[in-house]
Amino acid sequence: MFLELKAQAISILKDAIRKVGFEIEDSELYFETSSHADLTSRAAFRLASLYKKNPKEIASRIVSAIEIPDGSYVGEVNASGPYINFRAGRHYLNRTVAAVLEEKEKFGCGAPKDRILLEHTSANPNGPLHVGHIRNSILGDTLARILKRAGHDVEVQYYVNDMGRQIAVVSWACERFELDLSRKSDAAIADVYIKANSELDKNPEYVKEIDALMENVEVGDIRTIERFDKAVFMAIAGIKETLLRLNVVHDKFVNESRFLKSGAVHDIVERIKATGRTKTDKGAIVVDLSDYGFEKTLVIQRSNGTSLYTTRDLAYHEWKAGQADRIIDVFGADHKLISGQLRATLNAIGIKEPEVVIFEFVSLPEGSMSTRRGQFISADDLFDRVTEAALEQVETRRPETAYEFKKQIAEMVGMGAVRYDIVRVSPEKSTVFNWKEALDFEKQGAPYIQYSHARACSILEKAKEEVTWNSSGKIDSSLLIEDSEIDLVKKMAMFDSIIDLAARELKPHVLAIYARELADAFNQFYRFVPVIASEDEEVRAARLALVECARIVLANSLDTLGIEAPESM
RNA sequence: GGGCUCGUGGCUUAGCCUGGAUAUAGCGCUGGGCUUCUAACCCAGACGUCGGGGGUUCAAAUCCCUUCGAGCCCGCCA
Repeated sequence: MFLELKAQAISILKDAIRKVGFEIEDSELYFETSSHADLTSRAAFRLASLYKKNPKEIASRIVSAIEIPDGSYVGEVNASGPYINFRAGRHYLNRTVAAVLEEKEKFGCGAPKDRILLEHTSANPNGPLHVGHIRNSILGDTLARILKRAGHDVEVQYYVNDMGRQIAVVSWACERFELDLSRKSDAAIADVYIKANSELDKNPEYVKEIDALMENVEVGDIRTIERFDKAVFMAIAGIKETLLRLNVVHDKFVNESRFLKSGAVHDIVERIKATGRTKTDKGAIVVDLSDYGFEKTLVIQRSNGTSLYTTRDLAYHEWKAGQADRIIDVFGADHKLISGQLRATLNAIGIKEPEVVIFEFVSLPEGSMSTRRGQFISADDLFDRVTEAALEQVETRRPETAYEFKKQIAEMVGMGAVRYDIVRVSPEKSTVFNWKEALDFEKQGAPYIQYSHARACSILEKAKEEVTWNSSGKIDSSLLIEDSEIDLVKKMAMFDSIIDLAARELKPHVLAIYARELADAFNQFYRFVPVIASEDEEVRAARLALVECARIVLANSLDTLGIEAPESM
């Protein structure tokens, strides 16, 4: 809705500027949202420097030339100093309410767009997901949901490292130490992986055994491959369980090894060689990317002839490039350099490059997390404690409800809090994990938004019982005239532009902030405007429709954030 | 040592790319509000050298330079 309001404002402003004899590019209209109006233009500043005149004067001249066509979403335009302020009118508000009621869960969806292949999480199968990994999962999954709602055809993939050095260590560890099968499978893998690493540190001669395993896999030794697969399967099974609980969905899990088996890795090495930018360095093949600004060469084949993660990743990206219009990868900050080199190499051989979304690290007060050293907080551990804390809250707030209900709400609230807490901060900020903050539900986070949704549901439920109300009957939304009603409608109308912005800039946190502001607007309306107790039947119907709208947009926002929307809590 | 990212009230954080109207919000703090649709709520208040210094500009949290602090990277690991 807001996008249409803006389009109309642009057209009205351009006409007026032309009429007073100025010329300006569309990109110089300088539209922005501000607290002074629904939409503001700073075009007068630009015209002032172009025509050497006073911006205030220009603004007032333009405003006096403004003509608002009948039926426009723009209600009024005025100048405030050099600013040209646009206020949305009744048509806009009425149309927004009607659109939400018509489109329901589809409200805010964009027109069909191109196909995107998005990769996220892709953690090594050497243990359970930890709180650092889930920043990747939550960012990636929310991004996928936003892109889908924006209209893109999105496929999400998890790239499984099933043959690297770390997996060789895992496989070696599984032979050497006994797996504790009473534990979750990924946790059992981590246990032996950690033991193996300390063993390897103590006795470096074991490294030869790891090298041998990797060479066996590279040449296709069945027995070694089976051993790798078994370990990878156990870790991935556990990881999938964790992701399921987080409400994170992947369409495909793609194994690295398939690109070796298919010959794609060999082929891509040949193609890179053909560019003439490779040379041999102590028996290894390296790529010179200095013209792309990389001082260090990139190794794509070890001196013993085996491939590296990077080589297989190049083949993977070639494969992905053939299946979609855009490729998006969500990677941790440690991949900044390597992803730059990957893009440069792909570019050098004429393959579509991925767009890389980087997020900074989540560390512990005692330092950065490491599966290898056993220094991490597992996602499962966080989920258990957070839902446990949520259960305590439900028990004190809703003591009369059944245990099953409490459990269910605690899961929704706890997991929602985890997702919201992570997605609300921009990815370029590094953070330190803190139990006290992670378990705090008092702040305005997911539960606040979920609570608003439950409140809306509760009003609608009560309306069905207590008053005659036909939810599909005609309503007159012109009766919504209170400030808090108008603010709420305007906030709902912003949803499409927020989705558009978040999708265009690949920034999920703007949606998180929006959802909180929407809940805010609803709570203020709830506080100041009686719905069921409205004396006038027409007004009550209009307000009930507004509550239904708020419920829908809150639910859509939560859904796009991957957070459950409880009807009661 | 070199590269990238971050630095905004006591804590967490938006805005920075694309410079403009009193710098966003939450937690915490102070005070107020449940005989009315769920108080996981609402209202009011205090708290700011936008890390420091220079520069560009009519105008800088935003752009440029410099400096300090934190994180990440600089493997024939992933």
